[in-house]
Amino acid sequence: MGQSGTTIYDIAEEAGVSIATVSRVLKGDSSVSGKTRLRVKEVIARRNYRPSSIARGMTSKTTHSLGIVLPKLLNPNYAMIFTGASDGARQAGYSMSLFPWRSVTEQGENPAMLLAERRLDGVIVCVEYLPPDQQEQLRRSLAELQQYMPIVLIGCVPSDLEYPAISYNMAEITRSAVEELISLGHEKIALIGGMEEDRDQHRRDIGYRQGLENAHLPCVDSYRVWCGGTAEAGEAAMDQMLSSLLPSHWPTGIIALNDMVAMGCMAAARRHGLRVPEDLSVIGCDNLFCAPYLLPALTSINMHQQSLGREAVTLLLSGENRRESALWEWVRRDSCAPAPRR
Amino acid sequence: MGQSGTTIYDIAEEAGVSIATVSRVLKGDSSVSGKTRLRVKEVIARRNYRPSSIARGMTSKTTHSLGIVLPKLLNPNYAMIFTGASDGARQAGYSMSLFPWRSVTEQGENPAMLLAERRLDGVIVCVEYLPPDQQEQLRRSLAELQQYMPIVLIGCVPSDLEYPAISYNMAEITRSAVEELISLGHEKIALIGGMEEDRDQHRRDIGYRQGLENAHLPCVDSYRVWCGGTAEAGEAAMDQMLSSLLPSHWPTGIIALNDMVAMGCMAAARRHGLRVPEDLSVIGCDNLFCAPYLLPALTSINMHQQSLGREAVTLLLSGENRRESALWEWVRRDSCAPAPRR
DNA sequence: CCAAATTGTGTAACCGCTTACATTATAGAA
DNA sequence: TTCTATAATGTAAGCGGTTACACAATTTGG
Repeated sequence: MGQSGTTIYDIAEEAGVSIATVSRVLKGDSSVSGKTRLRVKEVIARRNYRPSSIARGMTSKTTHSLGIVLPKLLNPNYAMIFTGASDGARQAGYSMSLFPWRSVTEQGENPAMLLAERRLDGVIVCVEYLPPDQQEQLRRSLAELQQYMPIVLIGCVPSDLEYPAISYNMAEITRSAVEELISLGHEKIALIGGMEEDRDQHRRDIGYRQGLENAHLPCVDSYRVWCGGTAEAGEAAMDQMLSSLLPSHWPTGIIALNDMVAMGCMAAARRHGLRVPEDLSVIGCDNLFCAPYLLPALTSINMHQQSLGREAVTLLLSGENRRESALWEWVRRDSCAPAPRR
Repeated sequence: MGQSGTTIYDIAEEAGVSIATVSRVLKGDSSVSGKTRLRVKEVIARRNYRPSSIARGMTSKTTHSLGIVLPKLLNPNYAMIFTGASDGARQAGYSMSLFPWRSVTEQGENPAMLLAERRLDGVIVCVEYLPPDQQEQLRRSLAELQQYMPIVLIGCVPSDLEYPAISYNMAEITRSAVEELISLGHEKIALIGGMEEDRDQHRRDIGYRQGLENAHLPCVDSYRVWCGGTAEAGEAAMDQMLSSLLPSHWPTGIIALNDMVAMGCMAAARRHGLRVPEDLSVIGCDNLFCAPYLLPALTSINMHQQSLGREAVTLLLSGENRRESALWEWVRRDSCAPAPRR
C-alpha cells in the first residue's frame, strides 16, 4: 500500500524538523523560514505524502464532505441536480456523497443514522412526494439530522418545514402552461401526473385551476388525473383517460408532470390514433436531454437543475436561512401547436 | 447543534461506566454484563448518541466510504452504474462519493490528491476515451491512487492496465450488431461513434470488420465515422456522412456508439428525408429509459449497468484481482427492419 | 553593548474512539 | 476457608493530525 502509511511524523523525521513545523508548512503558515519550508516541501513531494483528511477532521471538526439525499438518481432530473451540487461542492473543496432516499424516510430504528454517524458538513435533501405515514418519519429524520449538520431542502417543500430551501414554483409554472395552451386556442386541457395527496401536485392543481379560471374556462374533473413520475405511469394514465372518455371529449392539450410522463402520454395518445401535435399538444417539464429528439420534439420547461444544485451547496455552506424559488423558463418545441378546428 | 457534541465520555459518565465499556456495548462485545449493557444502551438512546465514524476511522484505518470516478453523470449510462454501485455500497455498509473525471485526468500538480487525502476504502474508476496526452496522466493518477486504496476499473479498459476490472466486450457486441443487420438483409452498414484513437472504438472497429468479413461484405471507409458520445455529435456525424455520399450509397443500417448518438443519427437521417426503419435501420447501445419512447422505438443493447455497478463494489471489497466481462443482451424494437429493396 | 521585540521552532495536549493489558469482583475447586 | 480460574470493568496508549504555549535564536533600539 506504499505511502498510504506515511504520516506527518515520517516527514518530520526525514526533514529533521518537528511535526508542528510540517503542519505549518502544510497549511502555508508564514511563520516558517524559507529554507525550512523548502526542505519540508521537498520531502513531502518525494515521499508523495498526503495528510489524512480524517485525522484533520478530528481536531477541525469538519470533514469537508457533503451529502445529498435523492429519491432516484435514475431520474435524469435528479442526476442533473446531483451534478450541479457535486460541481459546486468540489469547487468549494468538498466532496459529495449520495445517500438513498430511504435513509430519511424508512420506518425503523434510526434511518438517519447512516448520515449522522458520518459527521458531514451538511446535507441536501431533495424532497419528493411521500404517503402521509412516511411524512412523519421524514420530519423526524430531518429533525434528528439537523442536530448533527446543516440541511438544505430542494423541491416541493412543505412550507411548515423550517429549513433553508430552494423550492419549485409549481403553481406558477402550471398556470403558465395552461396559459400557453389557451393562447394556442386550446380549451380542453388535461393535467397529468403527481400523487393525489402530493403537496407539489396540490400546487400544480392550484395553478391549473387559476389558469382556467382566468380564461373563464370550466375545470373538468376527468381532465385531472394522478400518476407516478415515470413514462410507464404516464402512459397508463393517459391510456385510461382516453379510454374512459368519448373521443369528442378528448383533451386537445396535455400538461404532464415531467418529460418522462409526457413521453408516456405521447405513446398512449398515438396508440389511440391521435397525432401530436396536430390533434394533441403536449407540454412536459424538466427539459431532459432527450426532449429535443422525441418525435415531435417536446415542449418543456427548463428548471436549470444544475444551477439549482450549485445554489443548494452555496446555501448550505453559507449557513443562511434563505428560502429561494427555482428559476424556470420555457423551451418551446414542436409538440405544441394551435388547437385543432372542431 | 444539539447532540452532535455528545461523545463517548458523556455517555460513560452518565451511565457511570468507563469509555471502554461504552465502546464494548457499541460494538456488541459479549463481555459486558446484561445490566450494564442495558443501562448504557438506555443512555445512548436517551442522548441520541452516534459514535463519530471519523474518530473510529482513526484507529480502524477504515472509513467505510467508497468513491467513484465518472466522466459525466448526466449520461444516464453512468447514472445507472452509479446507482448500482451506490446501492451495493450501502448494502455493505459503505457510503459512495462522486469524484469528477478530471481528478484523475487533469494535468497539474496532483490530480488524485482529492481522493488520496480522503482515505477511502476503495474507488471505482469508469474509464472513458482520453486523448493520448491525458492517458499518461490517467496512468499516473491510478498508480498514485493505488498506493492509498484499492481500485476497480469499469469500461473500455486498456489490457495493459493491471487492475481488477469489469470491461465491455465491444468487439463481440459490435460484431453481433453487424450480424443482426446482415440477417435482416442489410449490406451497407455504417458504424458511428467513438474517438478515432479510442481503444474502445478500436475494439468496435475490430468487431465491425469481423462481422462484415464473416459475411464476405466489403468494409467501406466512408461508413466508419468518429464522433463524441452525445446526441449532438451523432447528429453532426450522421449529417456529414449523408451529405458527403450520393444517396445511392447511403447506408441502410447504422450501428451507433450509444443510444444518445443513435437519437442524433435518427434526427439527421430524418432531415435528409430518410424514414426509420423503412429506409434506415438503427441500433443503439445502453438501452436508456427513453429508448422505448422514441419514434420508432430504438433497438438497443442492455448493458445491465446497475448490476455492473454492484459487481464493481463487490470486486472492490473482496480484494480479488478478477477481470470480468460485462453481460449484455439484445433489446429489439422497431428501429430495425429488413433492408429496403434496392 | 544589553534589554526588548521579533522570528522560528519544538513540546505536549487534545480531538473521539478502539483495544491491549491491568485490575478487580465473582464463582468454583480443593 | 483459601486459592485460582473466569468474568466484568477500568486504565492508558495510540491513531494522525492541529494548535496553544514555551523557548531559543535573531534582530532592533536606545
